[in-house]
Amino acid sequence: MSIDDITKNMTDTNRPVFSISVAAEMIGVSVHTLRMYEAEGLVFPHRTASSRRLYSHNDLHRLRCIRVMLDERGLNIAGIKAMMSLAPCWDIKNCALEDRMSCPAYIETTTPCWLVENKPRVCSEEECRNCPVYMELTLCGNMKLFLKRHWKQV
DNA sequence: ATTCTGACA
DNA sequence: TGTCAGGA
Repeated sequence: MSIDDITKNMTDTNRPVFSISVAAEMIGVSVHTLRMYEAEGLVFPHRTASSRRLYSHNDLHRLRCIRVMLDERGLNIAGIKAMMSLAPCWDIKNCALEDRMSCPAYIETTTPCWLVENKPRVCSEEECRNCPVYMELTLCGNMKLFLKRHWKQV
């Protein structure tokens, strides 16, 4: 299964469905904690017109993975972000050489690309929540598996 | 009734 | 991370 296939499948589960209280209940954390994860840039749920958060199935999966990293793998928030910042976004997005050389995300090692400012058009024009770089990093912190899939070596 | 942002014993 | 304020 290619990155494109995975991305396509995930789009279906990317719709806004759960309120923050329901999401918190399902994940087993407080609504406050959920807002904190968002403030840290680990996940960004949809927002209603009145700015209410609505979590998708993907968001829920992502949050479960975050809990695994936090509870079972000895990572803290900073560690999770550092790991996520290692995703080869330039390759996944087929970023032009001159673009990547001027992109902060290409150099950054502690901030995931979706939290970086001043990115080239290929990225600044797309909603990060719909970007494969963001959506793919939901594999429970298994960066190695993520890279294997990316390089199609599974 | 619920959620939002910001603040802090 | 919990909780309270003051709105929406």
